[in-house]
Amino acid sequence: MKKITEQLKIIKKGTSEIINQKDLESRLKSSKKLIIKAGLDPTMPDMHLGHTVVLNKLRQFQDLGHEVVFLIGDYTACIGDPSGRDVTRPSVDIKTIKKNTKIYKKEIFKILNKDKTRVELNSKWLNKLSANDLINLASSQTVARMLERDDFEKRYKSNQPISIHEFLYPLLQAYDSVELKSDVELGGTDQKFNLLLGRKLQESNKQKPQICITMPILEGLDGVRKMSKSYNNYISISEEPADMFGKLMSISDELMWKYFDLLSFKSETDISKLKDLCASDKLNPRDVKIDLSLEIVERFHTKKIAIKCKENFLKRFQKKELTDDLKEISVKVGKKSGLNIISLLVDKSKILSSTSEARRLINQNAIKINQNPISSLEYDCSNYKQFILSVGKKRVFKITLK
RNA sequence: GGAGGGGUACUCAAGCGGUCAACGAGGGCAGACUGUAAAUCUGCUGGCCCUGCCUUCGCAGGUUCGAAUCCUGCCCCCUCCA
Repeated sequence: MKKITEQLKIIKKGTSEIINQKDLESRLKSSKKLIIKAGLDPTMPDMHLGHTVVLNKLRQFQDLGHEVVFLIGDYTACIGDPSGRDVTRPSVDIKTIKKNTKIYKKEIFKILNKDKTRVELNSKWLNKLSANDLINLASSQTVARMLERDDFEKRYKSNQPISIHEFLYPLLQAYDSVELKSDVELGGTDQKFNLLLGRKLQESNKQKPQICITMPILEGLDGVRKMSKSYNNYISISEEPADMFGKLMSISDELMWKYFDLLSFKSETDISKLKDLCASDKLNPRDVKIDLSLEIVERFHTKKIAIKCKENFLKRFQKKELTDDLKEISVKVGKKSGLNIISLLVDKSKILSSTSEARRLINQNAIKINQNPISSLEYDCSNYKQFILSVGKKRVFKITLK
């Protein structure tokens, strides 16, 4: 194991808060393997870059030789974490949860070391809690404390509904810590309350209270709200490489720096150097963003693929040329009647979902065949057997008629 | 249990008998420009057999030539009192 100071330096990098650091130091000094807990509710069918902020930190603990427990909140997913929310989460049915759990179990190993990770499902113990146990748990917290939470307070003050079961969520998450006897729990800053409650509950169960480490929340592509599938501002870690690259390139120059801080494995000094160079116009932020995109795409795919993405990106958007990674669609067409452009876009290829949308795009000069804009709603495309169909700048297809 | 307020398109939020497919903002999409799918500017943003027609304003009925707007019942949410 590395020296304590070195360990600390690695652990502290990028964190928002550590409660409390002295305790952490002394536990590291004991040179015991610490139990590091971090959890995720399987509410969505895939993980996104926001989740990897915590996963990256877990990975660092793992590399330092500690025992990492990845907790899948398959039970708590049914309740729905109210953290940072302004509305009650919709409940997720068991079938979906099971499916998602399976996916998560696989996806986390894009970051974590499979051989060194213990995966636990909290249904294992939460399913066994009796009403009595639950009431007991609930008695450890007061309503006033709950309403102190920022998210609940906001909802309460703005007359938004808060269901009782939402109060139970943090208690159950905290109980997980008791069950796992965790030394450290990681989470986003929005998890602070839940993490701290874990300490309380451990103490009342005669355990040493866990150390809570919070990580900053990663903003989504809009640069404003947290990255989340429900805001549709996310980059999934199982995203197609070209899309991943493109989405990363679409973030604003300002947001790019946050992504560097939370996602890049570059050192802090390297990042601030890049920042300075851009600020003094010695470096084009576009090129820096390309480097970031390369790094991230490589992490979830390969270096070769990442470079290909970059080439295609430049070709497509800088030189406005066609790339060779077009999606191919073959369309069956009758001999007699020809093929109307709208029918192709909507019925045959399902690229667009309504005729109205197709008409709009045509009127906006956004539909091109072999690079030539289509201006007529009645355009007949059956003159070529194969052609390139562009829908805006981002969607380009190779169409083959059969 | 009593009194009051409210449910409008992806979201927030106007409208309170006709000019409402519904102001405005955000988001999304597209175009221009560019150093990039940054920034900025402009347009579009329910559906369709598209100069017109059809369906939408919590749900179900009703009044009216005509309703998101009025009435009745139901469902849901919030506040205050108990």
